[in-house]
Amino acid sequence: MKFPGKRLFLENSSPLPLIESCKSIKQALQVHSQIIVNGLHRHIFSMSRLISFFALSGSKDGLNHSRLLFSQIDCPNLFIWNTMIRGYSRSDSPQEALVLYMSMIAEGVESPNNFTFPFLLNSCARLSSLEPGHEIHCHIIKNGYQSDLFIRNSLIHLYSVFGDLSHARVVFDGSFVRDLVSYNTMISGYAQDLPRAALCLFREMLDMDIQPDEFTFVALFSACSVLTDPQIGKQIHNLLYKNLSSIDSNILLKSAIIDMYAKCGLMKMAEQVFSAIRNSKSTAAWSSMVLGYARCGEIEIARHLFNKMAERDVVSWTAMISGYSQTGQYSEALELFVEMEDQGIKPDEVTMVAVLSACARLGALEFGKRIHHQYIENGSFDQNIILTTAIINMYAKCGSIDAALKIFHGIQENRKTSFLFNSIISGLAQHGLGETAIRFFREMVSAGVKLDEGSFVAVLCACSHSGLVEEGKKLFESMFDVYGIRPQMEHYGCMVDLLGRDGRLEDAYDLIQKMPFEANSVIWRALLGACRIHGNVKMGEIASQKLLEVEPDHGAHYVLLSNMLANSDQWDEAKRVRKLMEDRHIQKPPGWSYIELNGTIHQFLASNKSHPQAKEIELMHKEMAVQLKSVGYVPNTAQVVFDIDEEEKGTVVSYHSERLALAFGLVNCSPKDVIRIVKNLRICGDCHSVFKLLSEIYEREIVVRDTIRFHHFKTGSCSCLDFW
DNA sequence: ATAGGGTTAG
Repeated sequence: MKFPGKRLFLENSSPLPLIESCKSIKQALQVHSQIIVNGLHRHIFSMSRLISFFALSGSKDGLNHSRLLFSQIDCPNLFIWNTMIRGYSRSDSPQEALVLYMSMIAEGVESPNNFTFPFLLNSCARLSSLEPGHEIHCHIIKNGYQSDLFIRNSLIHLYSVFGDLSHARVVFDGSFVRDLVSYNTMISGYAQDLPRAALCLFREMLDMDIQPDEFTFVALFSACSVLTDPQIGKQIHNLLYKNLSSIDSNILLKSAIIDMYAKCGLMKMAEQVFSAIRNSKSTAAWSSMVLGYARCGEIEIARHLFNKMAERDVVSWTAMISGYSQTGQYSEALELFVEMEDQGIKPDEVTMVAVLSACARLGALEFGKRIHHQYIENGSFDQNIILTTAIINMYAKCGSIDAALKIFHGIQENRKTSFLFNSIISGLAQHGLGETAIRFFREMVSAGVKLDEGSFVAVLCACSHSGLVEEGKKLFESMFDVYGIRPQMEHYGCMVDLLGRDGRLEDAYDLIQKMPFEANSVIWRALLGACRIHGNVKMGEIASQKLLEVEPDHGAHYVLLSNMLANSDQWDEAKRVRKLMEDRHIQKPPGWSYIELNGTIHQFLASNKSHPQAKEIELMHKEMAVQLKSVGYVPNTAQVVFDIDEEEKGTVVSYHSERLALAFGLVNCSPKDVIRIVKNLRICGDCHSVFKLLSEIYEREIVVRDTIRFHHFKTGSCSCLDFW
């Protein structure tokens, strides 16, 4: 390509206007060569113009080229140093800005000025540690620039980025002059973590007669999104209308409003704003709509919008994936993630969190492991405690508590959050490792990590799964007395479970009576479970009746009640309950089990033989029966209440979904592999005995996750020690 | 030549 302005390079003429009019790096390179040809490369002013162009071009090549030119200058002036620092502050390697700054000081020719520090602080704000930022702050004071408004505003930004809002506020409050930018920066800093403080500061800003602009409103809507308070959101929206003459209502602002309404679940309002911009391809606004609809349960509308998007970025894909994940459609979430990978879109931390959460809920260990190894272990992600928590949660919920613990122990003490502790404690609880769970709980307390409702749910669960009655009672009492956390329904549920399993049914019932709220189905189900274990039919019937009142549409409750009656030989009553169920057209919820093989999830429904490998599975199933018979096993059909003969009952039990999944696992997994099964209901008593026997017969380790906990079957026994 | 913005999350 010929550059049009060649004739400008006459003797004594300056190439400056040309550099300014360059539209591309390529053109600028041509100008550069012309400068050299004309001997102007010793001309410091031309060179500094050229360096600026390349350094601020926004491209990596441009920046590298400017560095090359920079290194050829003997004694760069402050403007050139500043320009280089500014270039790196926006690049992929902001730490390079600090390196340059240090060498500038080391050379001792130039000292930093009021322009240097905002660029440097911008670089610091993009590093992974606040430490360099602190050092630069010291330099600012040493050089006497602490009252410069631009520098103060950059400092507020720096501290907010690292979540140190109190420090940001100290800088804000210590400024003699505060302008619109000071307020906007501070309000944006507050928006995500302290939304109420953001609104307060906005009020203060109005009192000080500082007119808000579109940036202010974007931050305010972001705060309202966090608050999910539609009242306040609407108020701010009205205020925006009043100020509209002075405010540029751009697409970013509209996106923030859409996001606010979507987060508040007001999809009609969101739709109104969205209709004005739906033809533009604002991916943020579309993504907010997608997530908004998904969260309202309108997953099909969400998917429809997602499909119609002109362009999808990571955020859009993540919105749809977490939409599936948050509405319980975990397989769909993973499927969409694979599609995203196929399209060559790189997931980010947030995508990983959504995908790992779906893996955890499904018990998809292989899938979760792949994500961990492929993206996170050799990955480019920052050390992010939310992501680490998601990984630990995935391993724990998928039955690999050892892997979870190993990662947990590798985390620095000061990075351990409540979420992290709660997650590992509930993982330990699910595995029946009550003592260890309590140890972690104590560690959490002594480390000064804040306890919350979730911490107590986790630790009380751990007590109940391990039969630690006295510890559980003490912890429950200390909850409010020591930690000031008022027990909620979930905590009472744990206690009912804890007392009930221990056979203290009267105590459990008393606790339900004394609770400050009406018991929900979870509580009655816990009591009923305990009644079944301890054979207390009378209280069991009370619990069942209550269950039918609270949730009359839930088939499982009818089954539980009729089981209970049948077990105490009240066959007529049992039949009556069955009849009631039929009359109300209530279906028994289907039992299913998952097993993962090579990253694919295979689902088995009870008595369903439609799997592609049905023949092999059936053969293995027969073989299992023969083996069981040879060790003298007799089916326990206590939990089958159908009015059928004994032999048939045995057949029904033997086709439970977990058995089919196990047969599939024995056919397909290599002998050293652990067979991992996830069930949507509690494992039945007979299957539990059978799995113990088969773990010995086939010398296999089998892990079953049911709705309550994990069962590790090995050499003829189960980790739950039959306490479940 | 300098400062501030929206979307995803356990």
